[in-house]
Amino acid sequence: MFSRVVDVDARERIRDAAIARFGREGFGAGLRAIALDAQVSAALVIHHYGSKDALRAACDAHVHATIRRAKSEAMRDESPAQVIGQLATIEQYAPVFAYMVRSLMDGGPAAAQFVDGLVEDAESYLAAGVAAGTVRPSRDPHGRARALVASSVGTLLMTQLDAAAGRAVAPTDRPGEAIVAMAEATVLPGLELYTYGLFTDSSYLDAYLEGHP
Amino acid sequence: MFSRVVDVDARERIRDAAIARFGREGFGAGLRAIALDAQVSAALVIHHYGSKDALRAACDAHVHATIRRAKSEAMRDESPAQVIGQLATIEQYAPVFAYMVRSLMDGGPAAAQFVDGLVEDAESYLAAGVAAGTVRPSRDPHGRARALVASSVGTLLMTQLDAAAGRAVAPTDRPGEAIVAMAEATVLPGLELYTYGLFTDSSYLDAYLEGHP
DNA sequence: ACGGCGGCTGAACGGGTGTTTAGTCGAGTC
DNA sequence: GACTCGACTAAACACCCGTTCAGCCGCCGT
Repeated sequence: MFSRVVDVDARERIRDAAIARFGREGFGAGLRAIALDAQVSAALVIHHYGSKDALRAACDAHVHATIRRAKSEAMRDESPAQVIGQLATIEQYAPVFAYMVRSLMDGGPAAAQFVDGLVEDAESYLAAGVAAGTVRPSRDPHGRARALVASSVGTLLMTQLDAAAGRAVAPTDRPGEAIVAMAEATVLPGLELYTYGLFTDSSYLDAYLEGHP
Repeated sequence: MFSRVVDVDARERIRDAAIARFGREGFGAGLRAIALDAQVSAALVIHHYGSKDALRAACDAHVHATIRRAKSEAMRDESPAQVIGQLATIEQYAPVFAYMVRSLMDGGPAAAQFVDGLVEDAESYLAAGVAAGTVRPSRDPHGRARALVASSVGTLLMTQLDAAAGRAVAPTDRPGEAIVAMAEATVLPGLELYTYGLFTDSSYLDAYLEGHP
């Protein structure tokens, strides 16, 4: 069945339109708007996916799979340090990225699973760094990985807030630009912190360790 | 009926009910539910506030004022290091706290203004620390303050995500518990990072400074 | 004692939502 | 050619939303 000119399955068109709309407007976006984007009736969305929730689940799954694929590709041939340079290429993943940010902001279980993946990755990178002698060991490697991911997540959210206040481009709008702007503002303080720490001596840490044997 | 037992102005009751509902369910919560909580008709909500958006603005303002008051009180008589112990008292601010988290997740301008305040505070604390010799100076004090606030914001959001995945108590549910649990899991990695940094040498930072004169 | 007024309400309005229903169309099967 | 089946749709449905309307009722100034 070769039907119309460029007719990828309407199912996929619907899913992609949903991902784009959800990413741009959040999960309150209406089915009819999504259907319009996909040049399809609202009823067909239900016909294919059963319900809006199920549609969202399908979007979650597809986004998750896309990210996993992109991540394993990126891991194959790049050192983590220069991945930043590669980030401009992310523009092609714009909708997926925006969707992920919305998902984070929404606070659903899908987002929890996503950050779990990030933490896992960070933990293994850090472990590799420790083994190579470039990263200090930690008493709580998992907690440290979580802290670093929290930094990134928080930076992302704060950039989104800046965008709401008209001070920056929104990650959900133009992910590529937002990411590089974010990086520019974040890298120097981050590197400072990560190489020298914040305090001039270890008295705070010592005091804490005193109380938690 | 000559006014009910404890009849604070219905206006306030409506505002407080709205703050609680918004905090628990997000800003999608319906006017009728809020009105029910305040033992009042939905029409009265509009009568007093004009519109749902205006009601939310009133909530924003009240929460903002409450936080400012609490913050200036906390600043008066506590050293920032032991404020953590004081945090259990926060239980009384539970609804305000939950509202703030929702506001953050919602991504509105009110939240942007709120984190601006946090960054400002952090920056002045850090400056004081630098002056006192306990905190290292930075090439970008504002950026560093933002990075630290981003850490906190990210940690908050990640705790909310854990709650959605059933692994923790939600900051929007029982703020007191959530905060101490968060602190327990976060303090050690944070202190490690802040006293020793992450890297064993300054090569990453040096490389960056090389390229950004 | 009375008029007005503001807090307050139940009911309705208009619009948007996700979903259901009944049905059309086109292609593949016997 | 008759039949089936799945993609697809327009219209309707039931519901929830924020908001409006008309009017009730107790308080207050006069």
